[in-house]
Amino acid sequence: MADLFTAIAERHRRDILDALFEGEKAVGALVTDLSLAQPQVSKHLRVLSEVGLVRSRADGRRRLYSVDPTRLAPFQDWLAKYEQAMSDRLDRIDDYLKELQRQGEKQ
Amino acid sequence: MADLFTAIAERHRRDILDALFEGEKAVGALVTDLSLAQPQVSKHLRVLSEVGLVRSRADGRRRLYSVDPTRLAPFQDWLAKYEQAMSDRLDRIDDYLKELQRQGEKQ
DNA sequence: CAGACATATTCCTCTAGGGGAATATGTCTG
DNA sequence: CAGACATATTCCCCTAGAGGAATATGTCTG
Repeated sequence: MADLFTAIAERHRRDILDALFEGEKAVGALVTDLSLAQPQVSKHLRVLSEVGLVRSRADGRRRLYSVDPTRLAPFQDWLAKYEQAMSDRLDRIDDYLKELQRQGEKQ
Repeated sequence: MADLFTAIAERHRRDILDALFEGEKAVGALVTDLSLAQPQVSKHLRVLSEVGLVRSRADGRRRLYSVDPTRLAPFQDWLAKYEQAMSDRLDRIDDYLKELQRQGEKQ
């Protein structure tokens, strides 16, 4: 249901990803680290796992969650498209500045 | 109000950015290109401009919109943290595939 | 097996925000 | 200035989804 973009649109979910980036963590650890209610953490983890950004494994009565950063690839791809445009634009600005400099030197 | 991440969470808004990526366009052009209703296009453009992803200039009775790719920097910053981990993991997968290949060659 | 503990799920409420239709604002042409 | 055109805004409806409270599920320890 949720896609990658809406999954990372939520502040709390990005916080969870950031927290998990430090390493595998249990739900309870996230609850205390981020001072969120346990059900909401579980719900956010569900959304994140639906888009594959997060994976879990059982450890006794706990569940350890970890980030799968490779699932950010679509986002990275999306961004890459614009990065090209950005560098092109900066290049043109650079060219323009050089041209101005050349003009200045002539006088 | 809206932040960058929620701004791009909307499919239509990403479509608009993609369309503007080809170059400066008037609202009407977006309306026909994306076959969306004019008011919705204007509303989405408003959100995009509120977060600075898009800029407009007047041209007679039209308004020409363009993408400001420099405003994508926060995305790059956010992603940068995960990119290292992403490439590390891809490297490991690569190593694994090479290892498999080596195993295969032995036989 | 009876609890205690860890997590997931459900139910409810409430608000943000997307879409449609109508209208307002602004700008051009005769 | 009267219209036509281009865009922005408003109003209304409706749904998605976030949070809280309660509860269900699953797992450990005695």
